[in-house]
Formats: sequence, C-alpha cells, structure tokens
Amino acid sequence: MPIHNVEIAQTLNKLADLLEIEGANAFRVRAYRNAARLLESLPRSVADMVAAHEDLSELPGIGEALAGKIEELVKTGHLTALAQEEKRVPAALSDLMKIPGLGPRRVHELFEQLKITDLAGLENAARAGKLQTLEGFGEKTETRIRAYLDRKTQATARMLLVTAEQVVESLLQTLRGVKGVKRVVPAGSFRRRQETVGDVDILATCADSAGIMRRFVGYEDVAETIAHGATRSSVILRSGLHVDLRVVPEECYGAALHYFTGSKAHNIAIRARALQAGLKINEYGVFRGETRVGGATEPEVYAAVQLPYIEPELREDRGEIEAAEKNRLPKLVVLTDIRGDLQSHSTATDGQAGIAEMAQAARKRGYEYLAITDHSQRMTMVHGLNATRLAQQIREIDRLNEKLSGFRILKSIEVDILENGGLDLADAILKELDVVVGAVHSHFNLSREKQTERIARAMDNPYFHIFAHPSGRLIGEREAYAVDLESLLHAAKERGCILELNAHPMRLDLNDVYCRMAKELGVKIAISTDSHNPQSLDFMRFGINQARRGWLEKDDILNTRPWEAARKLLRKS
DNA sequence: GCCGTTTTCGGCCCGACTGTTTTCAGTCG
Repeated sequence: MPIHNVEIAQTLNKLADLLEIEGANAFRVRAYRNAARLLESLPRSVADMVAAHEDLSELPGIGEALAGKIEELVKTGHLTALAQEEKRVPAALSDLMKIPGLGPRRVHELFEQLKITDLAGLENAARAGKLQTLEGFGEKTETRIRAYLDRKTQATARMLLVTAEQVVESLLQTLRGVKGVKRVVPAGSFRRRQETVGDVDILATCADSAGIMRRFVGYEDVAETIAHGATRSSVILRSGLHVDLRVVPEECYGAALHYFTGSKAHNIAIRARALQAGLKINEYGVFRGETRVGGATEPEVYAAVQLPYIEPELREDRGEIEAAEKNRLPKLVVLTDIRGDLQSHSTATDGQAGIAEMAQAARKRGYEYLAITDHSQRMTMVHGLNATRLAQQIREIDRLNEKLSGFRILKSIEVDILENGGLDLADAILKELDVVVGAVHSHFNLSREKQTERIARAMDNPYFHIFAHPSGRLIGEREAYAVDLESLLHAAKERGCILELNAHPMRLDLNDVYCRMAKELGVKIAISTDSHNPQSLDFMRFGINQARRGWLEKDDILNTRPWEAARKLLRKS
C-alpha cells in the first residue's frame, strides 16, 4: 500500500522533534517541519509523484537532501536518518514535547540529567518531586506538569468550530461591554475557519487595557488563568477551551489582526517578504527602520509587501502568496452564491420535519430548490425507503411542486452503496429521480483498495450523480474510513460524477485539501447540509467555510447555479 | 536543511509572558 503524505509528514515531524531535543541547528529543524507541513497540504500524493519520476526538489522548501529522504520513505517505508537519530535520542521523547511548558531544551535536560526516556518516566520523576531539582526547572513548572499529567486522562481534544462559536460568543459580548472598548474580534484559526480549533485568539482595542484584562481573567467561565499581562492574557474556560486575549493600540489594529490571524507559516512568509523589501512587520505595524509606515488596516499590511488582500481562509502558506503575486487569487465562493441544497431528510426516514416544511424552510433562506434525499431500504433502523415508498414520495413531491412557483423540490435519494459496489435500489426507480446521491453507511472497515474499488464501482452506475460525505468521518468521533480519495476524484472526473462537501460541522468532508484537488481536476463539488430538520439548513455556512479554505470559487460548485443549469452538469444516463 | 534581481555562504520572523533568575532563557503563538 502506498505511503500517504500525512504519514511522511509525521515521520519528518518526529525527526524534527528528536533533532531539536538533541540541540541541532534550529533552521535545519525548521526545514523538516516546513517540509512536513507542505506534504500535509499538498494536493497530490507524493508516492505518485515518485512513481512518475517527478523531481521532488522542485517543491518549495524541498532540496536535494529532503527529496532523497522522502523518496526513501516512499520506496522503503523506512527512514535511515530517523533510525540513526533514535539511537542517540529515545523516540518517545517526542511525546514529551507535546506537554505545555516542555520544549526541546527542557526535554533534553530531563533525558540528560534524570535519564527520562518516556511519559511514564516523566510521571514518576514528577511525582517524586525530582523535576524541580533540575536547572531551568522550578516548583511551579513541576506542579504544572503534574497537573497536566493528572488531567491528561480526560483528553484535551480540539473543539469543533461550531462548539467554539457557542462558547466564545458570550465571552465576546462580555468583553464588548467593558468601558473604553472599541473592538473585540476573534482571530487565529477561528477566523481562518478551520474545522476545529485548539484555542481561540481574541484581539481587542481598548482605552483601558488593564480594565479589559481584569474583566477577561475574571470572566465567570474561566477555570484557570495561565497568564495575565498588560497586553496578553491567557485562560482556560470550563469547557476546556483555551482562550488568549491581546490588546493593542487602535493604530496597530490591522497589523495585530494580521499577525494574530496567522497562520504562523503565512506570517513567517509575509515577514520574510517584508525583510526583502527593507521593511519590518510585527504586530504593531509595518516599519522602515524606526519609522512606522503602516498597519492600521490589514489591506495596508499586504500593500506594504506589494500584495493584494488575502482572505483569512487562504492564509496557510499553501501557495496563496505566490498566487497573490501573480494576481491570481481565487474569488472565493460566498454564502449568498448558494441557490439550493442537495441533501436533506424528511420524516419518511430519519428527518424531523415533513417535506413541505423542509421546502418552506429552504425557500425562506432564499433558495430555489431543495433535494429530499431520504435513506434507502438497507438502512432499516431509520426505516429506509424501498422502491414502493420512494415511488409514493415521488408522487407526493410532484403534487407539492404543482402548488409551488419559483421553487422546486427535487426528487432524490441518499442511496446506500452496498458492499459489492452495487446500489441499494434498482435503476428502474433511480431513473425517475432528479438527482441520485450515493453514500457509504456500512462496511467501513474494508481495506483501502477494496473500499476505493467499491465506491468507484458504484460510480459506474449511470444514474449515480453525487458521492456524499466521501470520507465518512465524524470529527472527533469517528475516523475516516480507509479510502483513496485522490483516485476517487479521478474516477469521478472520468464518469462525470460530483463530490459532496458535507456542510455538517462534524463532517465537512471533502476537507480543504481534497476540495482543492477536485478544483484542479475540474470535478464539481456540491455543498449540502444533510439537514434532518429545518434549522440545520443553516449549516451551509460551515460548508462555505471549508470550500473557501479549499480555494473554491462560485463556478466550482454545482449548487451555486439555478437548477436548470445545475442539472445540465449532471451526467446523462 | 533551504535558498539566492545584492549572496553558492550566510542568512533564515518577531515579540510577550513566565519562571528562575539577578539580566535572561525557554516556551509559545
């Protein structure tokens, strides 16, 4: 089985950790981390590139040495440099680096002085009070590490964006109520609309910075204050969410917002670009020597380095700066581009509202159409539709449509893809539908090859239009099933199929990387909410977030079109 | 380890906060 980009990235990151603990040159370490990050977001499989004898050193940040290491990993699944490093530095030490407060230098000390080689060793030493005897460690550091190890049993996972929004909203309202406050805005990955957030960065401008800081650390929902400074404070809320607040002067707002929005890699690239132009950018502005030459607004920051404004969702250093240079940034899709929703459920199966009610709700959101995609018969637990009941539903929708003008309910189904790649309903009934959505709801544990083959075979059915929630993941709850999405994108391209970007905030597959891959291949995407009740139609905005992170434009998305135009993009059966 | 309209060698983003110090290193984002 070919090695995945993420696996290569993990290996390179591990090597970087060990090198850092050993005390290797920091820039060498960074080179490994940069390469790992590049691979994580690369819209192509490196294994395929190697197989096609492409020159990996043409990738930005990959030189001769790294290209060689990546090729070795692809061809042998093994990395000699890592094996050699592990002889000098115990492999498990990289786990220790994940503990807040422990960086490479302290982990180095733990190993050198106390012969600690893994988490268990750290835990024993911490309990025995040995950590505070070390140079650079003290009582507080030891207490903090012990507290972390105690807490660690209740895993500190990243939080869904939708959950973080709910937690953060009332905090924002509280801060906005502080006297002298002008602005309070979330930045960081929250503003870049990542599907999950590890922490939330809030930026404020306020006449009384000490006042807003006091209110922040005194907020009712704060469980623990990590830091409390004049311009930066950091807390953990009861929900476990980590929140940072930074206060800057009003004239620095743009530079600060840019800086705190990140990503880190994007910032580094922008700052390096500023240096080339003889400028310095920090969170207080753009400077030429000691003179401040800009930074009140974000566009000013970009203008200083001769770039057009770059949308937050693109700021991952995945080619957006190069695209901006050439004035070829995508014109990202927006919520108001959406004309209809192509996956929803009714009370006929597991939905909570009738077809008419769902249609009414969609119409209220300004849509022109809504597909009712109830489950098919194999889904017995939700009373999936067999051909007879689907035929009844078709007639019901016909009757409802007769009474509607300017809106159309689409006859559809979320048909199960069977284990052998067949569909759960016969062609005779599928051909009566406006659009056929297919999905995997069983046999998640097939091998990657079998799963991929199964789905490709389903796409062979001439009535199959849209492949729904293509990885099956539920963020934080269920891993994606093993599947080769890249080859499925090719399969979709060949057969004229569409891939769904499921807008449910727990799903959001396709993810950003594969959205972009689809765009490059010319495979259209349907953004659908998979709504089981009228309110969930509002999840569309999370799908839009993900699409924007995947560089998608209005034209890349099927349901930005009126139905008649969208229909023409569906394969003819 | 990477990279080059100043460079194939000498650079590589930048500042805040904490803890352990007595002027600063380590960590973090």
